[in-house]
Amino acid sequence: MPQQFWLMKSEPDVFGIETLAAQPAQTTAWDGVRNYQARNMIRDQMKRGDLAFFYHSNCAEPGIVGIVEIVREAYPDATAGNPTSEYFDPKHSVDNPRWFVVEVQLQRRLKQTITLAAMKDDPALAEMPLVRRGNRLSVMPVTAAEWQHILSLE
DNA sequence: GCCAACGTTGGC
DNA sequence: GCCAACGTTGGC
Repeated sequence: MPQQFWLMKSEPDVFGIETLAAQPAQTTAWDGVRNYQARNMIRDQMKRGDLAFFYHSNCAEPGIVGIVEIVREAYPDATAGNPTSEYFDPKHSVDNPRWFVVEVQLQRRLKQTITLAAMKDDPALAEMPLVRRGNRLSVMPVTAAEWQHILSLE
């Protein structure tokens, strides 16, 4: 399968790009996803070597702040089986896992944030779910053309 | 803080 | 299986 491109949202107050940069090997398990559409992409489609935009949501300046690489494909989300985790789900089990993670490694931070406002203003990006009203997907596919175009905005 | 949009839950 | 109620997301 050819390399694919993604966009992954994270709230900087919870886990921002600075937090990722501070992890060992600048790598983290992308845990806490509790939406089935996003889960299916994580579990079934994300492959090692794919690239993703790291997006800051729910903050003063929402937008893309970095690029990460998928370095490990899907495996069960440990937080779903941990009763002390805020992401605990009693319907998740080792025998029948419901939620999954991939591991991502920081490839680089962008020189400047590519803001949601800038992407909304760009006709070339009008088809992205990100700029659609009411979109709530925390993981979404990005086409190769969109990927290249967004990088040209940096 | 507001609120529109959306996903999930659960009664029937 | 429908759908109203509810909770969450996330921009503004």
